[in-house]
Amino acid sequence: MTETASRPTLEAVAARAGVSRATVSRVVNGGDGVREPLVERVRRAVEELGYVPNQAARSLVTRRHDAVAVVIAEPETRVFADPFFALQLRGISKELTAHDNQLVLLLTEGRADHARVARYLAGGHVDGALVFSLHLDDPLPGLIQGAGVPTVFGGRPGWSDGTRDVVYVDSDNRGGAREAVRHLVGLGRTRVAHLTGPLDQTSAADRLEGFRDVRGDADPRLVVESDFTPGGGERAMRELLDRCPDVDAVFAANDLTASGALRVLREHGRRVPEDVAVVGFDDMLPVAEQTDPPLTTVRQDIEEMGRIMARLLLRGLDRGTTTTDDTPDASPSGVVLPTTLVRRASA
Amino acid sequence: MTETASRPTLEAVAARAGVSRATVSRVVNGGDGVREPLVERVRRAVEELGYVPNQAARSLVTRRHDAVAVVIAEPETRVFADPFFALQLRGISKELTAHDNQLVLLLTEGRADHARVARYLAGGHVDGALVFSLHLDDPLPGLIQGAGVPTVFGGRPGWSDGTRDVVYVDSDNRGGAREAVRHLVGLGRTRVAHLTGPLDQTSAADRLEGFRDVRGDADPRLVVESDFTPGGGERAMRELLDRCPDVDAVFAANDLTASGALRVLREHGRRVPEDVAVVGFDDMLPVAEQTDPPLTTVRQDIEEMGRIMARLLLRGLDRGTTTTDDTPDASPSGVVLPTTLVRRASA
DNA sequence: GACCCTCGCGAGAGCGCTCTCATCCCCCCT
DNA sequence: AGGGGGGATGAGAGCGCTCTCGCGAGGGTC
Repeated sequence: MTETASRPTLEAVAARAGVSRATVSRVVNGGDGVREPLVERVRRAVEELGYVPNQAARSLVTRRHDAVAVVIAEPETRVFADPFFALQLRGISKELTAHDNQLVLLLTEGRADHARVARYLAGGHVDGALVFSLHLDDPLPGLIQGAGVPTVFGGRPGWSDGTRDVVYVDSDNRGGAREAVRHLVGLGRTRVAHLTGPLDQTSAADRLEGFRDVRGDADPRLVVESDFTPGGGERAMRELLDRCPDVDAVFAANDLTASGALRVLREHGRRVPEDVAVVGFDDMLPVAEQTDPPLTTVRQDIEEMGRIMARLLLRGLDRGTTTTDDTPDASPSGVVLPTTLVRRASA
Repeated sequence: MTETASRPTLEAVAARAGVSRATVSRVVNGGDGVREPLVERVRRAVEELGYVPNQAARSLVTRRHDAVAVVIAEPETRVFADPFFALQLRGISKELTAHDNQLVLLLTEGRADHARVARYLAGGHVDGALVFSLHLDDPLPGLIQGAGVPTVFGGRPGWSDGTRDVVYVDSDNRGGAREAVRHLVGLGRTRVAHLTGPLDQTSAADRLEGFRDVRGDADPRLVVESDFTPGGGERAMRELLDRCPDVDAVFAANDLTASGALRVLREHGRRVPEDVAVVGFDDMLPVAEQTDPPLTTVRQDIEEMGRIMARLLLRGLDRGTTTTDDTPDASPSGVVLPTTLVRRASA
């Protein structure tokens, strides 16, 4: 029998403690400007009554919600096939929790949902938004900026017309890719190929850039477009082997692609890493450690990324109210997190 | 420059449409009992002003939030290494969205967070909760029931003292396990082993039960306890090979465990499925399809599970207010979803 | 010792909405 | 044609909280 009896209100606590509502409110919100004995008395009353503030009533007047929306645009199932978002969410959750904020999760499924999300954000239900938009042509970021809600993006938004400041957090995809390719080169490999991700995603585009930074002069046939999936990796690897049978190193845009490539390599009797060295990207644990041989890859600290996104948003919330914070010394609009090369057996 | 100008209120819409607040409210909430021309006029005013109801004000009086908490207790990192929750969340999100409910995500990290979650739920910030508790000794479910919030559990809660009705949704772990083992037996295998999951989780315990249903009389050495991880699978498989070198079939409690077992089998020169047939559980795509050979496994529809959980909760919310709904014809307290065997190459 | 300033506390107004009532109008029934 | 009923609309209270003010008490200064 769960009590339908209504929860105690501020009023009730005030009555019990023999003080005014205002004083209880002060104590509940930090207790500044209230003398110790009173604070104590109120605390006890709160305790005894099991009082919990009514967030709706509070929000109504403060216009604060202590809630942040996390928007994950998920055009593809792939997104959910890897633990990327889960880790990111964990980081976000930790940071939010530490600052007493709630996490409202908004998953979008196609265009129809965009309007819904935009309306929700515009409705002022949350204090800010953390948005993951992976595609260059995604209209969502624009809509969200239009909603006038402080926002931090996860991953560099492809869309950047320069007219607005965009705050984002991203891994150093380009630098990581460079490191991966340099490692391959350092191994003495001369025919280094790259299996890209879908190039309409900034992460994939940036990794390709990194590859080009080191091997800009490479045979263009050594770059094969793929799609971040194992199946795509297989296809791309087949094509690569077909085009350039003499390839001796492969930098795959992510671990899943690498796993597909590995399979095809084995199938073709190429030894890894002896004949062909392979490096992945992400360090997706269940994949990278399970491949045969275990994958050398570029690790990014995904959880930390989430944490920093949340931190940035919360910090922005504290000072300004809008995204376009125009203090000249405003925090950098893009935070890029370092990556590290994890050496296993494949390269 | 995002407008700090306050959003239009009901009052403003009423003024513009030349009607009373009450009428606008009626229109906004469905328009019943308002004549067509008026409805039209109000709709237009809403449109022109870009009015969005203030949820806080609304909740304050209705005591409804149109929000549901999803609580994921995450004692282990493992939980996040597989896409299980992501899929579940997706299903939940879809259903919630379809009913205009928001999803508040509560991730817990250890005991300290339990109190936080309990307080939050007790605080009446959400209308109900969807809870994933995986461990037998988890105190969270109890706390949550204490909070007096309508709740649906994901997975059969180990804890069940029988004093309360518990609504939960689960896969047919036991039946799926039976099917897997029968498949192995049907292949003519006689020395069928089981690598269990952590037995303090009901899913693992249920799968073991399923195994026993078919092979209750099996040599006890054929059951090796493991932990749902690839590493654990390797260890368990080694031990199994050590104990029973003549084993000719393995039912692993999940795909990750199977992948570890597969590796050890290969290492020991056993051919799969010729020498040893292997079946997993979960049909975790990035894993099950990537193993060598591809894994025969038991699939559960995880997304559907999430959807059903949400549906159950929402339905309960509509009629009663408490968990302990005492209508005699109440919906079943446990919904068990079917599983299907997916045949690939490993068995 | 009188003055002023400060600090602690209480009173009261309202945040934007819903919902109950009372009112009013129109239509139907006799 | 008059009365009654019912449905459509408006008025107003109040949900639980915060926050501004004002008042009173205490301490410092000369």
